[in-house]
Parts: sequence; structure tokens; C-alpha cells
Amino acid sequence: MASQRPVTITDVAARAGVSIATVSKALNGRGQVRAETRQRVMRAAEELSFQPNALARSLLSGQTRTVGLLTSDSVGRFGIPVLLGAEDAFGAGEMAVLLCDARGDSIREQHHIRTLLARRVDGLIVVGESTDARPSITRDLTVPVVYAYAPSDDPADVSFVPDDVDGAAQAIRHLVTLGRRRIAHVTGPTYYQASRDRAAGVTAALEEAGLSLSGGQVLYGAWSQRWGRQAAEVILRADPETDAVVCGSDQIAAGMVEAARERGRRVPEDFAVIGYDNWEVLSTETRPPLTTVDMNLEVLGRTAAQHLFAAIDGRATPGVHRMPCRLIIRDSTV
Amino acid sequence: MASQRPVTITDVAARAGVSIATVSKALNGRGQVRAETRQRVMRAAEELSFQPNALARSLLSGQTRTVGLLTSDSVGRFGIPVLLGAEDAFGAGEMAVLLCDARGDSIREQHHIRTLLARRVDGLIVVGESTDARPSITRDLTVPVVYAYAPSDDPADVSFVPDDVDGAAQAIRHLVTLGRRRIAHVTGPTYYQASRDRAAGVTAALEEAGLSLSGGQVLYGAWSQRWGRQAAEVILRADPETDAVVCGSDQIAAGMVEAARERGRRVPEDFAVIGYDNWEVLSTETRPPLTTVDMNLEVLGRTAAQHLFAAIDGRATPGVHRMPCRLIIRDSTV
DNA sequence: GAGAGCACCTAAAAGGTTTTCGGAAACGTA
DNA sequence: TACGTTTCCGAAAACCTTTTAGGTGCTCTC
Repeated sequence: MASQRPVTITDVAARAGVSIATVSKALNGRGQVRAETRQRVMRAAEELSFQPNALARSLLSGQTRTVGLLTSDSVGRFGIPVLLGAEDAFGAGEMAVLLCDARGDSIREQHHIRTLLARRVDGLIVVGESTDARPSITRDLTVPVVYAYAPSDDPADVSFVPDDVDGAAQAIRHLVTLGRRRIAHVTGPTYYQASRDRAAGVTAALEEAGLSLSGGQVLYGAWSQRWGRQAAEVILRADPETDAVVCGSDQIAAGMVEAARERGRRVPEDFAVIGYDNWEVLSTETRPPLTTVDMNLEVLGRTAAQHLFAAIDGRATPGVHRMPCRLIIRDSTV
Repeated sequence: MASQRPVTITDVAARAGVSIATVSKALNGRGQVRAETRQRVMRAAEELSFQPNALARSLLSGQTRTVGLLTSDSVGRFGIPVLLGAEDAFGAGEMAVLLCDARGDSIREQHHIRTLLARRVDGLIVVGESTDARPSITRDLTVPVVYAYAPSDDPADVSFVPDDVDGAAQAIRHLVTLGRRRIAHVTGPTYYQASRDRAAGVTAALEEAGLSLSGGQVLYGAWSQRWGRQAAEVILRADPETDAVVCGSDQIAAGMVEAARERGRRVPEDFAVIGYDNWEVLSTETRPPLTTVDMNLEVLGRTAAQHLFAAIDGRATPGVHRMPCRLIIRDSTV
């Protein structure tokens, strides 16, 4: 608790009766050091519980083994798993993560970038809260940047996003395999890239199966449970024969399941429902638990981190990389 | 992108035609520097977009303006707001946060502590995932530590936890004010401190009002929606006159509301329900939206961070500090 | 006109580590 | 003995900034 002076390499050298250069070499396994001397140094270091000062080391090497993690919007539901995956990948490689939350404020973001650069981070990972493209910050930055979840608007940057088009298509293909023929799609607002991508995936996969959308059009609304319930009414009135629906989020799906049951549809027998996000607190707690599309965000975060490593080593891989989603099959489809 | 040599104070000095000492003083506003010289230096720094190397600065001052944020268990639902609050408080003070997630593994935790100390963090904030006490790490650490959400088991440490006893009591008092008389309590497993604290608060507040628990005892179970539904059956069978229930979590409350309605109880008229956590995705999406206890976790995190500042300045405030909860009144009580 | 006082600036040290280069000791060979 | 070789260790520079102590030139006063 008391802030006594931390032990330095000089202390170890004195205790071992050698010079600081020898201590450095002994501990790092460099240069020529007699085995017996090395032992003596190691013992001294142990006894003093010496930890080399990372600052001094970084100052010299120019490498801080630190990366900045910039969340453009307040760390949300999607940011978290990405962050965890990244933290995981970095932690394994002895890297440390400086966390900065810009709260959706670009002034604040600029400020954070400046301080991160002043701290000489080796790289930057920018994680967004939606899959909509965000302004690039890579321009005139001296360190590599990787974007996760929200891609950069500059195609020359390195971005990782979930492949929502294919994710939604997987959901449709699953339903088609199960014999469903009148499938509707309810999703979030049109101004979300995620809504549009998922709708595109649904449409393409239906076409591929020679089917068309029940109701004739995608139902765009909000990401909420409430919209799920409303949409259920709309669908069942417009086309009472609808036997399945792919939802753009688990929240929508939860509302959908609830409202459908209230209107006498059995889920999944009469009416199969698929969610999106695999947000477990919701998807496993509905009755029945939801079949849903998981975006593998932890993997996405980890991959982004690994590619940041590569970029730091000068092996960047520009472009928008679409990471595969996977369908989690539970009881809301059969 | 290319890693050209970063510009140093020497470059600025050369451009401005002065010594590096003068540059330092001009930029930091120290010492005697003629106004005209200061201008020239500032201009040079601007033109080169000079950022002082934080490493060198820290090495000299012994202060890194960095704190470690150690999450003992994988950053969960409760960890996040605490983390955000802390990040907020630190960010405002030009501090940076090094994030480490130990994934519930104490070996990993030890490892993270070592590397954080090697990086010479100015302090540590340890955030837990439940309010159960956790082992102290303060022993023989050279920097101050503050615990958030999960208190340290050493009372001499500085810990911040939500005041669950009072939070639950607030819920009861609210119901009593509304005229409810037969109140039940359904909560999580007994081995959670949170369950026991909330039960204690419920019991005390009921006693204070001269009432006793409907059903005669606290119903301990799981934190899940499923348990909420089961418990609803138990309660309504054991004492059909029960007119209100305080739940230990929003998930339990959500199950409770659903099951009660299915059994013909009107919520809130016949049966008032109060949740806990104010986990908004759930508490605002149930029908009706839940009255619930909010633990103010962001405030808790921010406060913990501020006290860490204080501790760094040598003004520590030992003990377990209980932070007030607040009741959020929505439509599930009337 | 000389000493004192002032305003402004610079040289140098400090902070802790790694690395390079050179030096010292030990040993073998001529 | 003189010299070369090998093995091990130490001195010093480098990284970049801040701060202290000191130095230079100027003005003021008697």
C-alpha cells in the first residue's frame, strides 16, 4: 500500500554483485553469461521480486505491446463480445488493451486517439455498435488500425463484419429444409445496414428455393419486442397461411412468439420462428427457446485482433472481411 | 500507416531554433520564456504535430496516469455498467484504463496483476460479477486498489457495493404505501450474497410495517425467468390472496408477470410485481413494464474510480461502502 | 563605470532498461 | 615468455522528456 520505491535492475545487480548489463542479459537469456552467474542473478531477482519497468523497456524498443480499443458508441450489446474476443487474443500474446469509450462523440473520439498515440500504442482496433460503415480514422495515423463489427468507409482499411446476408440465408434454407413454404421476414429499421443485409439474404435464399416472401414484402420496423408483436398481427391478418417467419433480432422474435401463441398458433408446429443475434438471455428464455443466427462476435473480435497483430508486423490484409454466422437450432423451428 | 520515426522534442527544438529545455517549458507553461519565443515553439510543434512521448514522461515522473481494470469474472451484465462508469470518471481526468479480464481464473488474474504492475499502473480497480466477497489482492501490492460490486474479504480494503438490503426494503415500502398487504418474495439461490441481502431487506421492511411474508418464507431458486414462472404457481397455490411480489431479479419478475397473467391475475391491479436490476431490455419490454430496483451501477463505478484517485493521492477511505439503490416506478405496480 | 539585479535561455542530469563494444582473465600454443 | 583465442563481464550509449542549476547579456542604480 505504501508507495516504497520500486526495485530496479540496479538493485538486482548490487545484490548479485554484477553489473546491470549482466543482469539484463541473464534475465533475458541474451549474450554470454556463465550458468552460475545467471543462477545468482535469477535468485537475486526472485528475492527482490524484481519486475522490469515496462516503460523503460518500451521507451527503448519503441514497442509498447499495447493496443488501443476504441468503441465508437457506448460499449453495447454487440461491442462487448467483440471486445472480449479481442481482449482474449491480445491477452494470450502478452499484449495489453487500453480501453476508450467515445460515447458516440467524435470530438471525444479524436481526443482519445490523440492520447492513445501519445502513449505510443502499437495499433488500434475500432469497434462499432452497428454494421453501418463509419468514418475512417486511418488517414495520417502512424499505427495500423483494424475495424470490427462496424466497417470503415474506406475500402483500403481492414474491417471485419458479420456476414449478415449469408446468416439470414441460412435461416431461410433451414426453414425450407423443414418444409416451410410461406415464410415472412420481420426486421429492424431500413436505415440499418443490418436490416438491409438480412433482408437481402432472405430474399436471395427464397428465390433460390423458388419461393416468394409471404405477404409480398419485408416488414421493416424497430428492433423491439413490441414491434415483433405488432408484426405478428400484421402477418397473420395479411396471410393466415404463413407457416414461418425469420426475424431480424431475438427481441423481435420474442415478441413474435408471444403474440403468435396468444392468437392460437402453436410454435413451432403451426408457426416456426427464427431469431437473430443469439442473445442468450432472451433466446433461451422464450417459450420455446429460439432457433437463431449467431454472429460469432467473439470469434470476430479475436480475428480482428489477430489481424491487427499481422498489420503491426507489416502484413496487413486490406478490405472488408465477412465472417460467417452460424445457425443455432433450438425448439422454435421443427 | 508507414511507421516513420515519430517526431520528438528535439525536432521541435531544431525547427524553432531553441534548446529542448525551452521547448518543454514553452509547451508546458513552466519557467521563463519570452512570449515571442513561446509562439515560435508552439508554431513549430503544431507544424510537426508533435505529441510528447508519454512513456518518457511517465518514466521520469513515476506516474503513468493509467489504471488497471481487472474483471474477476468474464465481463458480464453487471460488470459492464461499472466499467463504463469507471471509464467515464477516468476519461474525464485524462487517465487511461488498461482492461484485463481474468475469466474467473485466479492464475490468469495473478498474471494480469504482474503485467499491470510491470506497466507501472497508478492504481487498480477490481470489479466482480456478484456481490459476494472475493479474495483481497491488496496484500503486498505497491499500488492502491479499489473493489467495485464484489467487495474484498479484507475489511481494511476499499470496496463499493450496492446497498441491496435497502434496495429491497424500498421495494417493500413502495408496495406498502400502495396498500398491498400480502407480499411474497422470490429470489435467486441462497448461496448468493445478493439473495440473502435482498431477503433481509424485504423481511426487515415488512416487519417495520407490521406485516409478514405471504407464504411465510422467502422462495429461493434461480435467477431465471423459468424460476419466476414456477414460483408464481407456488405462490398462487400457497396463498391465493397474495397481492404483490418482490422479485430478486428482472428475469424472475418477467417470468412471474407472464405466469400470473396466464393464471388470470391482472398485473398490476390484482397482483403487483417488482423486479430488481433495472435491466432495461427486459424491464421495459415486459407487459406491463416493470417497476424495479436500479443499483446505479454506473454511479457505483464512477464513485469507485473517484475514490481510486483519492487513494492514489494518499487519501484512501477504507471499508465497504454501500451505495444507494433507487426504485424505478413503472406500470407493474399501482 | 562598476556592481547588482533581472529576463531569458542552455547544458546536463535523471528516470530504467537493452545493446554494442571493448576489456580482462584464463587458457592453449609456439 | 609472447601471443592468439575464447569466455565472460562491464562501461557507456541510446530511448525522450522534465527539471535544476547555471550562464549570458541586458538594464538600472549609485
